[in-house]
Amino acid sequence: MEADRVIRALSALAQEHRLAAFRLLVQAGEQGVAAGVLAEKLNVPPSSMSFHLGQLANAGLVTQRRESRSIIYSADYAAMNGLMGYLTENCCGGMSCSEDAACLPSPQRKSA
Amino acid sequence: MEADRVIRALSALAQEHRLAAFRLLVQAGEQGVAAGVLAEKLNVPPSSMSFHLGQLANAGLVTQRRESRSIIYSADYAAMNGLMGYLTENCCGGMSCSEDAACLPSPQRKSA
DNA sequence: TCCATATTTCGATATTTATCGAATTGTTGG
DNA sequence: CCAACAATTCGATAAATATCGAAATATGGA
Repeated sequence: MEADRVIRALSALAQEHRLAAFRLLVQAGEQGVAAGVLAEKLNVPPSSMSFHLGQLANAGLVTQRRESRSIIYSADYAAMNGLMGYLTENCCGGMSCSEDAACLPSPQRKSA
Repeated sequence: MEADRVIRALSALAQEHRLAAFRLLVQAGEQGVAAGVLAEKLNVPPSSMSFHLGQLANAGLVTQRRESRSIIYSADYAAMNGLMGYLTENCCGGMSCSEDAACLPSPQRKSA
């Protein structure tokens, strides 16, 4: 992941509502969450929520799909892994934990 | 690490010059780097560099100490670990790699 | 003490970001 | 086709952030 992308990802997460939204999306897994549901849960007006989701999407941290009337957002685990990888490599003294510990690509929380 | 602190840390890193500065500080290790050296390396005027270093310090990501005329900044590995831990726990599906892989607390880059 | 060095603080300005109501676009069911 | 629902785009405004020269503060040496 190149520096420019990393900065966009960090900027995207560096905001109260967006961090909260992304956390919810991570919890929700592949299934995702509709924009309106996020707005309601976070107590943010729809237009504002849309703005924030746009930022997350622009940073590549979430994907969106239409499902009937709703637009469902999902966390992009690969992008998050990319970010974590960059931080680990460049901002953590080069210690890497990416080999055996990656962001789960789906909500299948394993036994542990 | 609580959400408010996390957001300040993310905001601090979400900026070209600050991310670059922090990377240099991580590379430099405990020894640290003087403010002026950072300014020169990053090609940023001293007052601007000072502003950015202030942001990093406010976020708790760097510490500073005076050494003669210079002020030396160092990366705070513990803070970075805290951030990584939060992201891993809350934004990565709960997968944790913090047990055996932490940010190195000093520049002692090991054999590998 | 006086001067040069290293950095920060101040102040003014430009840019970016956040907020949110109103209007618009797309979708479904009747 | 029309009414309702879901979400986004638009537009205007408020707030936070970035930039950087000039002035101020601290340090060390002559």
